[in-house]
Order: sequence, then C-alpha cells, then structure tokens
Amino acid sequence: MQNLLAEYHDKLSSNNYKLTSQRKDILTVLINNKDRHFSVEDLYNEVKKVNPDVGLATIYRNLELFCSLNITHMLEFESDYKHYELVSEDDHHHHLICMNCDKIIEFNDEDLVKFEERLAEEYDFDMVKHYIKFYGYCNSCQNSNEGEME
Amino acid sequence: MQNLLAEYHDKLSSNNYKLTSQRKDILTVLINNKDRHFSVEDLYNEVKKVNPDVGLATIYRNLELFCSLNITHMLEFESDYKHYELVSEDDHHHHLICMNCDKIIEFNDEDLVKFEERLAEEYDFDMVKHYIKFYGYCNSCQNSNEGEME
DNA sequence: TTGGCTGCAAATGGTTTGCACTAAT
DNA sequence: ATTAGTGCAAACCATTTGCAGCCAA
Repeated sequence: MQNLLAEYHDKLSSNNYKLTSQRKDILTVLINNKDRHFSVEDLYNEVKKVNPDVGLATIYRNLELFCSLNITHMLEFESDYKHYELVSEDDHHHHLICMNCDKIIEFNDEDLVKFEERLAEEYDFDMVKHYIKFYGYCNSCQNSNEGEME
Repeated sequence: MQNLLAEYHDKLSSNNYKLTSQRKDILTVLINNKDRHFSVEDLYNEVKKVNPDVGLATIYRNLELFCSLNITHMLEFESDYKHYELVSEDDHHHHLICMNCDKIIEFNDEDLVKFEERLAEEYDFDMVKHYIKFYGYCNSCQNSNEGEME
C-alpha cells in the first residue's frame, strides 16, 4: 500500500511536481479503494473526510495531472460525468454494466488479448488501449421483476 | 433510402409522434451520411444547410427522441460532447480510433459475438449491447513522424 | 381545431480558470 | 526564497428547459 504511494511520489517528483498533502490525500483514497470507480464528486466527498478544507477544483486539477502521468485513467460510462480509477498493472479488466441496478462487474479475459492482436495485424493498427463495456441485466435483476423484460 | 425514411415515419406515427419537417430534415441528413458519426453541432450545421431556421434545441430534443425509439444511438468517444449515428441492421461494428489523426476505422467481427456469448454465460448476464473501442495509431500515422513513437 | 413541436432565450450544472494566498522544495 | 499548488468564486459551455407561437394530423 505504502509502496504505491511512494511510487507515485517518485513519479511526481521526477516530473517536477510536488507531493502536496492534498495529492497525498487523493492518492490515499484511491489506493484504499482500488476497486471503486470514482466520479469527481464522490472522490471529493471521500477526500473531504480526511481533509475537510480540500477544494473541488483541486480534485479536478489533480485528476487531470494524474491521468497525464498515467497514475489514473478516465472511464467512459454512459454517464453525464466522468469517472476515474487508478491504473493498475493487471489493468486489462473490462466492465459488465447492469442497466437496471447500475452494478458494475469487472472481468479480465485472455481471449481479448488474442483478439486484439489479430485485429491490430488485420488493420495495421498500433494498438495502445481499449475500452470494452457490455450493457445488460445482471443475475439479480433478471430474476426480479424490476428488470424490464419486454 | 426513401424506404428508410418511410420506416422511421411509421415508427414515429405508431408511437404518436409527428413527422415534422425538422424531423424529416434531420433524418434525411442522417440517412445520407450513414457512415458518419455526428456531434450535435455537426448535425445542426448540416441540417441548417437544408433548413436555415432550425434551432439547436430541436436537434437535441429529436436526437433524444430518436434514441428512445432506437432510430439513433449515442456513441461514447473520448470527447467532451456526445456523438450520434443511425442504428443499422448490421450494427455490430466497432471502432479503431487513431490517437494522432482522430481517424475512426469501423470493423465487424464474428469472434466478438462468440466472445460475448461465452461471457454472458459465465457471468449469468443478460447482454443487451456493448461498446468496444480500440485506441492507437493508424497505418498512416505510424509511418509518419507525427505519430509519437516514444 | 388542437395538442404536440418549434425557436428563442434563459437556466442548468459539470468542469475550468483567474487570482491572491499558501506551502513544498 | 521561489514558484508550484490551493481555495474560492466567477466564468465557461454543452445541454436542458420554459414559454408563446406554429403546424401536422
């Protein structure tokens, strides 16, 4: 855990950015919630629990900075606001998103890597990153009456 | 071409919506540019060529309507504004997006369907739709010096 | 005829920015 | 000490909404 923070500290310093207390607080929240995807507002509220004086603009500015340093990346959900999460080593996970309860199931898949390789060759495309999202109804919502089964 | 317009007319009428001249103009532009993805602004400008008096709010309101009727759907590019395109029968195409020149290559793939089926079973997920986007550098940008090869 | 549609302009709300102050190095 | 970073509030800008007039059915 602390290793990660140290790693990010290094990344900041080596790019001539300072490790301010706000940045430390934001990163700590992200590290302690590796499996969550935060909206800016969510992250803001979480950081305020640790540092009530933090400003919303600081969250915005630092998420932008962290993304440029590949510490975080933006997720593109079908939402009106942006979501962010830490970039992790085993970062080839994707999302199954329930259209009823908004639950997000993450998955990894080997086959996707092969698929991507084939695609890259076929279209002579130098693949950098991909976003894959599946929308549908999760187990619980299929079985309840709330999931609209037309 | 005209078949499509008639089809959309039916869909509108049967849902108690009128085929106004503005709606006809918007649909015509979309039909005549099936392979383009429009930002709202782009579509607005295109429709204005035919009907200079059309209002921007009308474009917004009708794209929302068309999406609810499954005539169009929203694309989620890494952009600050939403993009739309017509829903088509053979609609399992996805996007390779060049990070240098912003070119968008569309592709279809059989394997993706199989992959999706396996995933649905594995996670007991009732799949409705998916968004798959690959980011990287296209052929031309790999070979020019403009694509940054770090 | 008449209720849905439209154009206009004002409002909304997530995000960005200017500025004076603060703090990490 | 110096300059990057911060909090605040105002600005920004894509999108939404209220309303009076208009037109497809």
